[in-house]
Amino acid sequence: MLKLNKMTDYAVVVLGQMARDPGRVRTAAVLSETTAIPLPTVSKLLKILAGVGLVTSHRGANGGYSVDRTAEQVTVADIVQAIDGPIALTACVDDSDGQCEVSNSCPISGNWNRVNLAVRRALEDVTLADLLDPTEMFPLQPAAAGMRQPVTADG
Amino acid sequence: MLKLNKMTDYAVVVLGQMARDPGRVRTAAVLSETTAIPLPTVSKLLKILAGVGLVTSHRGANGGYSVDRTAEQVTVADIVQAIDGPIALTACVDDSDGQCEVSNSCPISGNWNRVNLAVRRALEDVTLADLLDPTEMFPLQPAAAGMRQPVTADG
DNA sequence: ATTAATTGGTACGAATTTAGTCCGCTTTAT
DNA sequence: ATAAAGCGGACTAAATTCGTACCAATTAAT
Repeated sequence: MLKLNKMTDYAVVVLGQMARDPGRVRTAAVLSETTAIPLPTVSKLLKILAGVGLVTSHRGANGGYSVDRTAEQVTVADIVQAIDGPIALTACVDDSDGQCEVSNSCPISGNWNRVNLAVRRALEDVTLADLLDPTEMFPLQPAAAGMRQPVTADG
Repeated sequence: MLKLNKMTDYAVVVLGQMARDPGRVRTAAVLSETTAIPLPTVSKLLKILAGVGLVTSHRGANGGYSVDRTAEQVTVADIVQAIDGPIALTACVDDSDGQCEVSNSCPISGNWNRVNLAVRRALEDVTLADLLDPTEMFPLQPAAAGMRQPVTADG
């Protein structure tokens, strides 16, 4: 459910890598090697991240990307919104009439915002630093150490 | 981002409809008419919801579906998990090795659970009743009344 | 000024996921 | 027995996303 894009995960990895020394300018190629993510994908990602200001781009020779913020200042919500668009779980989007066709039996409408807001708050509460810091690990379940795949069919 | 399936939204509509009088048995066909959602889709939905126990199925003639819980007792997390699977934003799923290929540069691993947990808590905090209750409406933005589509290209 | 390095933007194909439908089987009331 | 309804699975088609490639714009070094 609600599973976020692979791209968003990549973005976290790349940003996490960059956040290790803020201010340093690295090319997309270098970051690709460091993270083992294909160069075109890293390149695409960084373009987007630069577009929303999460990283700063430096064009031309000796150019590259650098981060302006520390890992504490970047929330998961920032990253998700950058890659995946605005936080909106809504599905009341039917065609384009402005009114969904089940609106007469659907007294929900605006209240989805309640959900949206709750999720956004949750994501804003977790920073990139939280994801990177191993000491932040807290006991979720005893078997948490080995569970990496959440829902794959392969299992 | 994180946009949930149309199916999940449908499920909310159907469950919301059913929760108006708990215990009443309705056929999928009736619910299809009431909600204006295509019968096969409603049917599929109810199968899933019955599978996880959110509704009770009654087979045979005069059969149908009924809800056992009140709207207050059903959380958005319940519905989302029923339709969309477990709440896991993780994307560290690469192939099936158990270790993603960027694991050496990815100190994140288990900490995604932090995000997962935060989101799940957020969704558990909102009940179906909250979505149905118009008095629950709270002033998000002045223009909130007219905003139904969050992110469609059509706009 | 020229050249090389690097980002920026767009467009495209493939793969994956999701939505929605259909059909045959099982169960139950009449 | 018959009809009504859910059950289960498979299947198709559509939408979305992933990843790649290409070319234009820009800047630093020479």
